[in-house]
Amino acid sequence: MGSRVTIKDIARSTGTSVASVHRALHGGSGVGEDLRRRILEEAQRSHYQIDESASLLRRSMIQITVLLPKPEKNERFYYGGLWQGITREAARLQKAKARIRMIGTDYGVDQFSHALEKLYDESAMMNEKIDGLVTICDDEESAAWITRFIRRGTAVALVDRSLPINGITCCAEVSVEDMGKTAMELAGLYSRGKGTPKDIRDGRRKIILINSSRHRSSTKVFSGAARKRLQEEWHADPPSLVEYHETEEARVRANLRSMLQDDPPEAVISASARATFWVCDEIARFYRENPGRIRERPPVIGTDLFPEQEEFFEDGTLKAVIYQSHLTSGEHCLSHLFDHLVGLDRSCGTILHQPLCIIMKDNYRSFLPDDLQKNKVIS
Amino acid sequence: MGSRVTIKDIARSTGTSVASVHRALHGGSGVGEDLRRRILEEAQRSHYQIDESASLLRRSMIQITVLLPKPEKNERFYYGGLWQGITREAARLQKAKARIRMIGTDYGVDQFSHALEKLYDESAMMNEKIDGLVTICDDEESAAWITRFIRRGTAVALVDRSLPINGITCCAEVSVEDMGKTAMELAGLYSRGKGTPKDIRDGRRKIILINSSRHRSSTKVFSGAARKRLQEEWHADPPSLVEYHETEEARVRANLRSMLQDDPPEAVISASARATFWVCDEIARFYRENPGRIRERPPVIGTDLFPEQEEFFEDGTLKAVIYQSHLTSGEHCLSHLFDHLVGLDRSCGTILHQPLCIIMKDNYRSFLPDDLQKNKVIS
DNA sequence: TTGAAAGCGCTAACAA
DNA sequence: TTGTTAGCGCTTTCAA
Repeated sequence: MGSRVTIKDIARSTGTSVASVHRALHGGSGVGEDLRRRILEEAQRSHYQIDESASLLRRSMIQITVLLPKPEKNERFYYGGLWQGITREAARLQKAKARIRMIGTDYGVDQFSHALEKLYDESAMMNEKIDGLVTICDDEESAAWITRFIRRGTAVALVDRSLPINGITCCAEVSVEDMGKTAMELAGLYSRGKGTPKDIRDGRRKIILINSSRHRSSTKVFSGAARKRLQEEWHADPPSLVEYHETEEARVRANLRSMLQDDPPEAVISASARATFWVCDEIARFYRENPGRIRERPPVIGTDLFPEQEEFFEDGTLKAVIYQSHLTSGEHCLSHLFDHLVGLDRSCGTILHQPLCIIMKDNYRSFLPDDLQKNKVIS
Repeated sequence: MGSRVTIKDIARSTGTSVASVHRALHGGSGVGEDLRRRILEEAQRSHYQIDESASLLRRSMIQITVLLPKPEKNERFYYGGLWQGITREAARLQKAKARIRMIGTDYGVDQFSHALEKLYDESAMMNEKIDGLVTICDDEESAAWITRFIRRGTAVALVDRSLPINGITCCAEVSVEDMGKTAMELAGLYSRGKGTPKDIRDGRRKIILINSSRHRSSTKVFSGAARKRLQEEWHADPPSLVEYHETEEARVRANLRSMLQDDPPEAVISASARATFWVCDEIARFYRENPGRIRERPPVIGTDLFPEQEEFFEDGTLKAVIYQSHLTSGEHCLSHLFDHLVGLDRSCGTILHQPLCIIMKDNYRSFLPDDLQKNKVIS
């Protein structure tokens, strides 16, 4: 085995020069159509594989921009972890002659297209090339801007389940349907354990689902799956599922508080990271203020993973979270995008399936990216 | 930023040649003590970092051997996934001038030291150098052979929680204590949901724990954690925990069957991959043969992830498994070992903490390494 | 013990 | 459109 095929070999056997082989292998501009075909055929035939280290050695820096909401305020729950994963991978890629520019924008998810527009215009004006872009896309306007980037030759990776866009390099994804099913399964487990027979026949069997805003496609999928699971599994006398859409914080909190006061639900499911925080915080507070009613406390099933959850796991407010691995999503996207830019494979539309994790009190810590936790050195 | 420090720079500023710098940086044989010190100081001072791609380009192939039990018979449940993860990473490393030799030995975990002995003797006889070794270590004899490998200059990575060995490069690990706690939490959830008030006050509240063989240190940790959790959480009237040690298949099955017949337990926890299969298979069979008694069926909480589980998740026998990410353990070990061999950092004893996952019916698929599942291409 | 020099396979600049 | 050539930073061989 030993020696692999090099561009030199291909140049020799097609009777041309290494430069032409190189050009044919990369995009192909500047080579005759005929020669190019012959070279590509020979490369295929001889199982040519690029030697990435050699390529790296001489190549100019690859410019990758990461554009995501700043992990602050309401965006901190979800984007905090995402940024962490990306930061970790970025550190690795620094060594590989990549320049990763990380831009945390003040535009939230809802006006994100403005951030894309701004980046597009700026880089056009400064005449700087962006080889790769890691970002999110949750609405049509953003999709339009991303398409512009792609047309201009930028490879794009999306870190989130999102709109399908033509020519995207890769995107990370988990099954939202499985998230909905799993959330309901957990709600069932924790609530059935609690209810006394009296409560159960009391008419106030009600499960609350706090979902994301109505216009996201994933919102409907989550609630449909949860609803279906509820009917399938709760054979007799299923509780009713009451759905709210996360609007603003104050309303979610006020709603919840009045329910706890008058008509405590059997369980609360939150389908978004921020609402998970609001719900836990509100419930924890309510039963601190009304310790006598603690036996009514509904179990909370949340979404995503963020540091503030630890407290709620500890005091028993939060029972489980459905975690879509956003920490590794960012890592995988960046890494895949880089490999794509470096390698010869220019395939598009790769879906990076992320595992769907269930996190409870006792395995919470093992998911933290904390340096105290990871890669500790013994002896 | 731009240009980094190279060995050339160091050679210039210490007034010597690149060759000496190289020698000083790697082990240092063949350089005068004085010169070596000056070079290392200068490297430190100027924050020299090796350029791995340049290093790779010229270097001879790195030889890494993976030695693990063949994923067959009883070993297939655990080692099947491990091999898969390693195979995946190996494919990636092929491109980076590594030769990964994968040896599936017929020696099982219990006589694994013989496999190590054989490898050691063979490679000594053939006079071939093994730069890195990925393997397991669960007993003193194996530890002794591994120490010999290390002394001979082989870097060793262990894919499993195991005995502490001096000079090991890295090992993958999850918290067995958290595994035990989580298993009991799940057993509680699924059994409390099932029991009618009558059953609950019936005296036959019993949870079965089928653990690994007694001499493994992790065995004790798992059962201790489970027991503690049982007492803490089951405030009133906790069921008793009956522990069996997985010996051979036939006995586990026979024991279980007679229990199902005479005195069905409230839940069954299995702490090993193979026992999980035996238990599920036996329980599924029993209630196929005795469909009338299905309401007595105890929920099973298993360990690890393997393809045969799908069936048991579907038919409701298996409720949840505690999964120690052995798929990524192998990947991470191999990858870390390679980086270690390639880079200049020769730190030892890195623990690669793996997340502890809870897998249920609805997120089972998202953990499968299946090509149908991972990196699917759209459009 | 030290140094000089020839590449590793590829990229990019330049020349034809 | 095509070919020639000079390195990238490092490892390795050979000679001093």
